[in-house]
Amino acid sequence: MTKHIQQDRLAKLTTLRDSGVLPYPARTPGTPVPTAKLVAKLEEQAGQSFFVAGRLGQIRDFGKLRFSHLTDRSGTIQVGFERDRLSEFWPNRKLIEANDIVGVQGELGTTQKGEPTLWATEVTLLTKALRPAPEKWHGLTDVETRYRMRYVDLFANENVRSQFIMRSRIIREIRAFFDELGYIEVETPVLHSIPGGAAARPFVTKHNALDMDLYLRIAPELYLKRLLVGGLERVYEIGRVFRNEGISTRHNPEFTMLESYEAFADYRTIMGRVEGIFGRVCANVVGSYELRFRDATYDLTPPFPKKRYCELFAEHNDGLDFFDEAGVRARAKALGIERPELSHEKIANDVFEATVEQHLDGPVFVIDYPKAICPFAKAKDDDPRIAERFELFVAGMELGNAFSELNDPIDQEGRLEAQVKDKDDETPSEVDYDYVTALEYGMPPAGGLGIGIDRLTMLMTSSDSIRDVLLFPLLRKLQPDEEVVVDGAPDDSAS
RNA sequence: GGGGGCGUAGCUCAGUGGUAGAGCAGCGGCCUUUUAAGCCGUAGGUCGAUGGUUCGAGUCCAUCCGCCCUCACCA
Repeated sequence: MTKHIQQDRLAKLTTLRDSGVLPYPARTPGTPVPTAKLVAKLEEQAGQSFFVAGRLGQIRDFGKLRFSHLTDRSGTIQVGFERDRLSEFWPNRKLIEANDIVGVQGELGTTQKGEPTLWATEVTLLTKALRPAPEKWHGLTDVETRYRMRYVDLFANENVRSQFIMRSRIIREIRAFFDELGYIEVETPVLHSIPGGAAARPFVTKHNALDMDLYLRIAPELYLKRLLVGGLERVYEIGRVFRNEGISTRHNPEFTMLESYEAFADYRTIMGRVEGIFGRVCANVVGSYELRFRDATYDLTPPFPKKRYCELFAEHNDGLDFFDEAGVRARAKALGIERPELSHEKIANDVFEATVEQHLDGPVFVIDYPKAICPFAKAKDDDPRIAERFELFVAGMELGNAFSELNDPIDQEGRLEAQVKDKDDETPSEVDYDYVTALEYGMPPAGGLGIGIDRLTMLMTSSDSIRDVLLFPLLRKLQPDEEVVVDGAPDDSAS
């Protein structure tokens, strides 16, 4: 990496060391005051001395006076450096430049034009930056560099920073929502010996000491429902799940899932929970129920409309009955998506996805799915063909999935076995009999929910791509640089 | 995997076959109220990689690498 370091910055580093200045001191001389507090309380605090710390922006130099902006986690404030106040620092002033991280003690005031300014009386270099800042006006815009070097993106682009702060606030609101309802947050295994709870290709890994294959979880569902059996009646987990599938603006191989389970509730209860979560996030984080997303506006004011799956199916397929197998297969053929090896219901669901989902601007709860495509959902008491399940769609994007959880162990065992028998490469290859055993002990009737936190964040922050709400989206590995060796010695620095 | 686009200085970008450019950042100088500061001067390049066509390639062709969009895939 050494070859990429700017030689002039390296030279400044050396000069600083030679003049007795530590470029990477261990101690910060004081507790920094957030710059936003200084700006907010300018009038009452003017004339007082404060210590701030952060990264310097471009320096505007007037000979005996220079200005720069210092940015910290709270915001930014202008710092004024005057020769007459800085006898000790002044000779070294040109060795401190944009991108360096500094501590500044100074007197709060304004400029002639009234801008809040901390007039420095003491400047301490806290970290010398050896690479230059991105362009001051356009910032860093190259998307590949932004994703690969998110650390630069974050400090160079304020809106990126605020985007990720919003993501954190969203998750905090969700936690508060469940906590207030008496849910407890739990952590279940990420390494599964049998991947289950969803249909997706898993990542495979290996435990050496036990000499066995393990799978990164594709969903926490089956472990969370074991907790219902154990008497933890309200549980939720926010955690990473992994699916070994394609990458797109809506898909990353690892993403964050919220799952919650509530005993003595059903999917009707859960619809209210979803409205509660979305409403709370809109109110407390976004500050509006009207969301802009991909050139359209969505009104997230609860309650959300509900539409039946089979009615939507008929509506967008010339009145075709979902349960009319011959008709469905003919329709699939017309759409060019017929796959004779798949079951009637799977094909029908493919038709649904091809014809209906794109029209689901939403927000809308699609409710009452055919039971055959919902292996963990309970049928309606008055119609065994229909499962008590809903999905929430906004902008054609699936944001949540919920059902009244199947708790009949015999039914569940049959469904899992059928799934394995009917296997394609996305369904589990093995039945999780321990899960069936758990149900045999008795799982209370319950409503369960899954929400994709990344997609929720996309919607709430108007981000077109899931990569814009993931700090470090997965990218292909680059070819390693070859000329890293220094003095013939192996390069053992972290890269 | 299919289709389309992109890759030039640290950053943002021009450059359609004939001597590699600009702005910002950098370096040297002037300036005590700037905030995309200004002015004068200066330095900076394996044009993603490899091969080909050509008297001559950043530019045309092929292959490869990477990224973006899109389709396919995706409980």
